[in-house]
Amino acid sequence: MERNTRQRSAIEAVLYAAGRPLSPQEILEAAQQGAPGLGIATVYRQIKALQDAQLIQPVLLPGENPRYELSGLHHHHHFQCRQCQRVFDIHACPGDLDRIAPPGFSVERHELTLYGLCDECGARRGRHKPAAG
Amino acid sequence: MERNTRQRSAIEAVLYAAGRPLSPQEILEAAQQGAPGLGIATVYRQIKALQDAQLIQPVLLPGENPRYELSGLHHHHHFQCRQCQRVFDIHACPGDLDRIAPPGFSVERHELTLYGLCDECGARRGRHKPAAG
DNA sequence: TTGTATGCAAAGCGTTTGCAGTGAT
DNA sequence: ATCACTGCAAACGCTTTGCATACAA
Repeated sequence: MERNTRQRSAIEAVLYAAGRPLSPQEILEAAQQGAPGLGIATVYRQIKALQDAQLIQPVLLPGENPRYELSGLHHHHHFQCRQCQRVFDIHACPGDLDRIAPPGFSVERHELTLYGLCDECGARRGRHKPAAG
Repeated sequence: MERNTRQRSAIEAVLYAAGRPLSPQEILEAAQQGAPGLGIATVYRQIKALQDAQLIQPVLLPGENPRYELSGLHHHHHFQCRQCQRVFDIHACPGDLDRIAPPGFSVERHELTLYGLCDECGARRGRHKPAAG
């Protein structure tokens, strides 16, 4: 993270603006609008650099390739919409999960993912269009 | 699933005996003892066949490649040991997770993974040997 | 004997890396 | 002018697939 290139700025901007975890491919496509010709290798290299700099963190969901979001968010979980496949942050936690482990097992950390319909997809099903319609 | 081959029997036996989710590589190595020369492609093909037959189901943990376990187990979660990396079933559930989703989001399903030390690795650290020592 | 199942090797997909050229400093 | 950063393409690890052969039926 030494030189301030057009590509790097575009990638950072995309991650800051997203508000939800993005896949490398999503980052690529969004950042190409601010940095035409941007290649996927650069996206991966910047992801690695931003992780090393503690600016972003991976979001690993079961059976999914990694996504990335800003770090420094307090402890939270994720929700994946079964319709649009997008992932959202859940700023709440059931807590006290240690008790469900068998005797002899010590729990240090947990990951929770919820699945269902996001607000947009839920509305789109209830009626025929999202909120705008 | 039509012919009863030596390879298929070995793979099935391994999955039935495991008692915990196994990776394709773990299945390969264990099954090779009952079916010398067994190849990884056959393992993947049998995994697919056994899934189609509803006999096994994938266990997808965040950031991990798929493992497989017998299906028909009641709703449960998983624990991964940070020491030996093995995955164990947790036959309990915090339940009532729907309430932590934001308004407009409907929760249909959830995945929970606990991380820490399994009983063996915990004991090995506390003293110097596992239970046997 | 027939044709599914197998082993090998090549192909696919997401990610990483080598390399020569680009461009920020 | 330097040399880190970039894009391209090859390499990688895991998984899938094509193909000729082996073997259950």
